[in-house]
This record gives sequence, C-alpha cells and structure tokens, in this order.
Amino acid sequence: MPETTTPTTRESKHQATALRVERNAVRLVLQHGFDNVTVDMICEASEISQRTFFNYFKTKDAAVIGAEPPHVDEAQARQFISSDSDLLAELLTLMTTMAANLNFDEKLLTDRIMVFGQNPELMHRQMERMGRITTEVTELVYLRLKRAAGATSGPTGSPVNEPDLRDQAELLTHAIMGVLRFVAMRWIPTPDMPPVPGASTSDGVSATDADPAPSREQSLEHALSLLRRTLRTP
Amino acid sequence: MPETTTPTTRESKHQATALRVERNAVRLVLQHGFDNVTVDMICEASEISQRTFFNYFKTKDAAVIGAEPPHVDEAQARQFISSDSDLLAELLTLMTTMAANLNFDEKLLTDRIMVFGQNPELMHRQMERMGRITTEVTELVYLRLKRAAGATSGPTGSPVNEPDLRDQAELLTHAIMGVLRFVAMRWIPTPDMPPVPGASTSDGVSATDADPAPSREQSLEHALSLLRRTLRTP
DNA sequence: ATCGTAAAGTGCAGTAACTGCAAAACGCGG
DNA sequence: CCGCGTTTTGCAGTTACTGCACTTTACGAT
Repeated sequence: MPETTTPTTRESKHQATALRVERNAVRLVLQHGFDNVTVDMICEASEISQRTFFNYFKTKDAAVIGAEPPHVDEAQARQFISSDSDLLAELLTLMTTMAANLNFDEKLLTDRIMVFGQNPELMHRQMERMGRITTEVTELVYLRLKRAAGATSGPTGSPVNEPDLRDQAELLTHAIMGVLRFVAMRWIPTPDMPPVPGASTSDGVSATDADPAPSREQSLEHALSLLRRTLRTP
Repeated sequence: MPETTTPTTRESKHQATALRVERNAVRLVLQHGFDNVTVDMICEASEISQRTFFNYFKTKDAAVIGAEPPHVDEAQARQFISSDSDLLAELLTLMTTMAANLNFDEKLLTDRIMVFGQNPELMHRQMERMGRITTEVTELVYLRLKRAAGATSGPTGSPVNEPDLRDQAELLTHAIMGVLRFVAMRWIPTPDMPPVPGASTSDGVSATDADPAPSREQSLEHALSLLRRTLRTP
C-alpha cells in the first residue's frame, strides 16, 4: 500500500471509522439478517478489533441503528416555541427532522429504514432512543403552551395552572411520539419482502436510487391530514 | 423435603413454577437492581436449573416483566366497537385493563411498577410487548370507526374511504399508545416519593401495602381530562 | 527531526445470556 | 408395577460484552 497513514486529525479519523463501521454493520445485516451477523464479522469488514468496536459502540445494536443520540436544533426549537400555527404539525416535523438529521447520509438512512422493515425490534430500539429526549421536547412544548396561554389571557389575570400545562406538554409529547411511530412505519418499503439470505435477487444496490425523499414527505403530509381529520371528529 | 409429591396436574404445576420464578425475579431485581441479578440467582431461588428457566422464559427480561403476552377480552372488545361515547377514553381504558389483567396478582403488579421505576429500559420492553397487539387494537378501532361512519352517513350514499379509515385507526392506536405511556409513568412512585405520606422509613419492603389502586384510577382520570382539554384547544 | 506523553487500538481472559442435544427424572394411563 | 411421552436437567458451545494491561499512534514541545 503506497499510501502512508492518513494525515487526518484524530477526530476526523475517529468519525470516519465510526461511519465505516456503521455502513458495514447495516450492509451485513441487510445481507444476512441481524441474528446471523456477529460482531466479529463487522469488525473484520471494518478492519478493527472487537475490543475497538466496543470502544466505539456500546452495543451491537448501536452500530446498526446509529451511535449518536438525536438532539434538537437550537434555531428550530426557538422558532417552534414562538410559532402560533398548527402545533401538532410543527411538533411532528420537528421530530422527524431530528431523526433525519442524524442520518445525514441518504444511502445509510434508506438502508437503515430497510433494516427496520426486516427487524422490527431494532425499530423499537430506535424509537426508544428517540424517547430519551422526551424531556427536552416536553420542555419545548411547555414553553410554547405557556407563551400561548399568556398571550391570549393577557398579563393581568386568569390563572394558568402551571403543573397542568406541564402535564399537558408531556402528554402531547408522548402522543406525538406515537404518531411519529406511525409515520416511520410508512417509510418502510414493504414488509412482504422475504429477507432470504443469499437470495436470488440482486444485492440491493439498485433499489435505493428510487425517490424515497418525496415519498417520506408525502407520507408525513398524509399522516398530518389524517391526524387533523381524526381530531376534528371525535 | 418429606412432602408428598404435589397432587397437582401437570399444567397447574407448570403455572405455579412460572409464577414462583416471576415473583423471585421481580423480588431479586428490586433488591439488587436488574444488572446485578443473574439468571442463576433467580434459578437458585426458584429451585430450577438454568436450562429449565430458559424453557419457561425466552429471555431474562421476560421473567421480570411477565411472560404472557397481553390480549384483548372478547366481551370488552365487542362493547368497545358498538359504543358511541368518548372514543379516546374507552380506548385508553381498554388498554389499561389489558395491562392490569395480565398482572392478576396485585402485589406482583405493584412490584413490577416499582421495577419499571428503577429500570426504565424494562418499561420500554413492556410497552413494546404492548405494541405487539397494535394490529389487533387497530382492527377494533377500525371496526368502530367504520360502524360509526356507516351509521351517520346512512346506508345510501356518501363513500367512506375504507383505506383512509384503516389509516385513521392505526394512527389513533399509535397515538393512544403514547398516551398509555404517559399514564403508565404516573403509576410509578418515581423519585423517593413513598405512596403513603407519613411513612418515612422507606426501607422498600413494607411500602407496598398502601392503596395504589385508586391512585392508578385517579391518574387515568387526570390524563383523560387533560387529553380532552388539550385536543379541544389546538 | 526527535522525543515524551496522552490518547487510541489491541490481545487476552473472564462473565453472563442463551441454544442444542442427549440423558435422566417424572407424571400418567394402563 | 410398567411402559411411554413429557419435562427437567447437565453439558458443551456460541456470542455479546467488560476490565486490564500492553502496544501503537498522533501530536505538541523542544
């Protein structure tokens, strides 16, 4: 190998390795199924030792669904708080954006979605990871509710029950998490594709360059309209 | 032990053993924490071999959160479909009832709730197990929605979009799962807040014989009123 | 360019969850 | 009491994951 060791800084090298491992993990799982892929296989493909793998990722799952925890964008959060239009819609887009942001690589994102289709338990882990920032999101919702309540009632009088507003925010957040689940399910291509290992079909490279982005946005729009209609007639 | 061989039939013995293991598992986890309890410890306490343990329970988690999957009561389902009052409320009570039904033992139920308080990941597993019957519940909601739609529009004309109704039902189910999460969280005595005011001993052993049942119902009522208020003013 | 140091990578040994297999123990009907 | 099917068990093996000690590497200071 004529190339000397890459002159990259430590951090970028770390990131590169992490990305490489994640890609290999997702690829292998798509090929053979989650249970048939060992950590050692991922390590060999990624040219790192098993011990290093567990330095990068806390669990095998983490490498497949992604290591970085989701986080809320500052600007987006501020805008969300001070907005006054459809709360549910904005909350939902806020969270879907979060999910998409930590999968900046489109190929990796679509592949992960496919993995989720074949391994429902991983989907649940992902949603659980999302749930970890429930408190953050709840805080945002609370701030917005509080602001809105203060704006309508005026500075003078009607006592807005603070704890109730907190509860309301938390309830809303949990409910929207459920809706997010629903939307995420729509992103999965088709659950009736048997993940037969060594299948006769091509190795899955071709299917990814369809247009999934509009499909994702469409399904989100659909869910929103459905949600509005559902809530309008209880 | 000079005990004569238990005159129980095979099945009841099996059930008895399962219950005994579950109780020991929950007790040990409450005492030492989930990660500090090995399967072997549960086995020794329950006087079975490790291999038998895994014949009874698929995983270690299963013994702690309960083996039997939740299922919908026939009569209750029928009543739900043909009812016309508050859909969200009835759906929520339906699911909470399910959760409570598979914990017929009150002590075991409260202990499990405490375990969930100390081990959030187990709570998520439990909710995931709940999610497994999402399709069933969705079907119920769909049937109710369809019936209601048919009743209002009359047999003659307006075309009720079937797939849309299905989507609506699924969306609703997912959302209510989120609300269920919220309610379940309220059941947890959470951060060192004993269920009974005045008992400052807090050794964790005795606090269980308080009256948590009304508390559970109260929190459900609270959540419902919150939900109604939230949805009324979006 | 070289060197010292701290961080990153690695090997190894160990723990614990879980599985398959075959033998042993047991319950149940005859 | 006896055969027979089910349950339980021991045992060996796989795999995820961890702690520890050691080597390698990157990077700043000289």
